Amino acid sequence: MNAATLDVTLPDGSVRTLPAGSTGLDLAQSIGSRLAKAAIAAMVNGQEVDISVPLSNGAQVAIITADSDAGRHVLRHSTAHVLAQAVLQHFPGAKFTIGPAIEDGFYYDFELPDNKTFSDNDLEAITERMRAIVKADQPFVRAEMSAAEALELFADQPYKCEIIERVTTGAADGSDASEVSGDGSVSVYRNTESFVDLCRGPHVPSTARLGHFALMKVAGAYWRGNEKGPMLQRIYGTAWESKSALDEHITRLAEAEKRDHRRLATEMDLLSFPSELGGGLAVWHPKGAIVRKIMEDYSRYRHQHGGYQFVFSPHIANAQLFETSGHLHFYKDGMYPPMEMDNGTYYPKPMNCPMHCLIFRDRQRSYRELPLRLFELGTVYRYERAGTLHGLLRIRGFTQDDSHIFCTEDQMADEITSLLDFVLSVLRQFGFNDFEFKLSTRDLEKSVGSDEIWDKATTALREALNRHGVEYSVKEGDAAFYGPKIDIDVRDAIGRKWQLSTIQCDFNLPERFGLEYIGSDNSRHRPIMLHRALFGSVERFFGVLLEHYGGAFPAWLSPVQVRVLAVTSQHEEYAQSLVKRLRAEGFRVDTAEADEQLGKRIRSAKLERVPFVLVVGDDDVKNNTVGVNPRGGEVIRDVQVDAFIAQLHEETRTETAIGNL
RNA sequence: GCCGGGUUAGCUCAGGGGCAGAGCAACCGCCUUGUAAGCGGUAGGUCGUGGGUUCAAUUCCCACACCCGGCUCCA
Repeated sequence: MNAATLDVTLPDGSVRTLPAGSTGLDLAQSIGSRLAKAAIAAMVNGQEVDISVPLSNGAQVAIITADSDAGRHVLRHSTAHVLAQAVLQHFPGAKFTIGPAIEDGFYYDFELPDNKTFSDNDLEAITERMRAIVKADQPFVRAEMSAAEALELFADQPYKCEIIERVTTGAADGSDASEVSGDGSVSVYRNTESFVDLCRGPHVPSTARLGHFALMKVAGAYWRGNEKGPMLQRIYGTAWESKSALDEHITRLAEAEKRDHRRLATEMDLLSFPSELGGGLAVWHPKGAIVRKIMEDYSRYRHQHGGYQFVFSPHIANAQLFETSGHLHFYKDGMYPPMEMDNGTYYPKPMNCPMHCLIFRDRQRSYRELPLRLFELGTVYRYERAGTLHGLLRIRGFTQDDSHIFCTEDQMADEITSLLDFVLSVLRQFGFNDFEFKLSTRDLEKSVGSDEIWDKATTALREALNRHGVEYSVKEGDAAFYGPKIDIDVRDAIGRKWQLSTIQCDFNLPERFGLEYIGSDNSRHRPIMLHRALFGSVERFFGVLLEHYGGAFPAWLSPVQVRVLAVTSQHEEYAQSLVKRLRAEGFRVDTAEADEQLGKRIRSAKLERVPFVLVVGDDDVKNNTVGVNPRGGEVIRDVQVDAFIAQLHEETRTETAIGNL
């Protein structure tokens, strides 16, 4: 190279020589005009920068295009700036705060003058202003400056000043990441004479590169997520690289909406939340209850075969118990209020663990009994704050598939390993195959137990994950005060993540309850307690399943597995005999009388997502056959009844084993 | 708990200071049907609850309950 040129290395390892002073855009141009058109930013030596930044000699450079994750991130962040400019136009005197890109979109938080809030009409007007800004082809012009200069620039924007001050005092953290980089420098991006925003960048070169966006919803949000801080007004939006990508996203949202478990629960007559019952409390209708029962039966079956012992415990307990467990100290806000009785104060239980500790403690325990695995489908009540309730996913009365395992320190690692096996095998049965693991470690601010035990437990959890050879993320300081844990997220059929199972170590309750066992050394030792929920809550898991399958439960779970339809009333008798026969085989079968046309009855069955519709007419009566119309499959005529029954047994085979309990 | 929005027939939703509306579902009748909506009729409502304003409130105002979208929370 010489002074007039520079060399850069591309992601494929090739080196390109460009005139000195060339920018990312020049590079893209030199590679191809299509790339140049798609380029919106550059990755230079691992740092995202504007496409207009001159490249340095020897740099590693990748062009960021709009249709990549990084590219969409940039254009979403840029769209957030456009939103801010539009809002400041629409509400003169508004204060703007932060506006990051998020999954599928962006948001921006504002404090509006006179405590105003956004209305739907405002969203339309703001969208119009945004379109005008996009059309105006405003450049994003970066400038770097000292904190003092920035403070002057944003003198009438207190939230921006607060962020700048946090940079200068080194207090900036992840929540500031979209606005400023962590290195103490301050940069701004100016679109027009009057609109400039604090930002680390990078941004698209001009607002004309944006435009495939939609403002989605308004919401309140606390400044810095602090409940005691001011309530800001947030606008959420989504933005994409093309019209078609935006449309696809909107379609995906509509699809997700159709799977909403609350909608399906009503449509399918599974359960309801009568308001007279109170918030967050559900009643299960027969069709929902049968699915739930099958889930629970399966869970019991697996636990029975997994070395667990079943226990039961009451729904309320004397306050003394929760004094001992510490719940009244640590968890009182989450508990239903007490009932004053003539012999003391009673609380509905928010957890089952104290009860299980009492069972352990009831008599002297030997190391030979460990690990002792207690299991209960235990119904608990938690006073969730009103605004947090959400269908079955956040509810006030629910049933945990709760087990508590008492073991020695030395057994911990093996026990956790086999627990992971157990959990994953059950989740797979329910149709989940995509898992993510999170290890939460000690929060030094609030935790009980010695360094030694925390290390040992955390190592045991880590080891179990390693033995499974699975990837996991570590959430530092995210553990409960009583011990580290593994949380398992599953991905559902349309890619959404749900946190279900959890495996938690507990050093606190054994201490509080004074749990002990006699070791092989004939002296007393304190057991480790493991909390393990697999479904998490039966209700929540049911809700997730419902969304996962979009209501089309696999045959073994379906409330109605087979519907028999007579073509005309002359075939009713045959239909009834089939119903009887299939019921005798253990299947859930019903029929719809021929007082509506066949097409209509089939349609109803399909809408109810019945896995198999059997249509029977003259030919079938004569030949002892059925016409099989499977959900999502092709109709097959003239199937021998015995053959269909065999097929149905096969279809539900692994699961019917639980019928033998 | 906080910020918005909402609650009208079983469901989905329209309406709006003066007799309460549609589609689907339900019920009744006709049709006797071979693989996703046959035809006709009937019934269905304290417009979430309580208070207020008004000659008059389902409609406007206030409170409460419940729901929805977020925030916070989920030991």
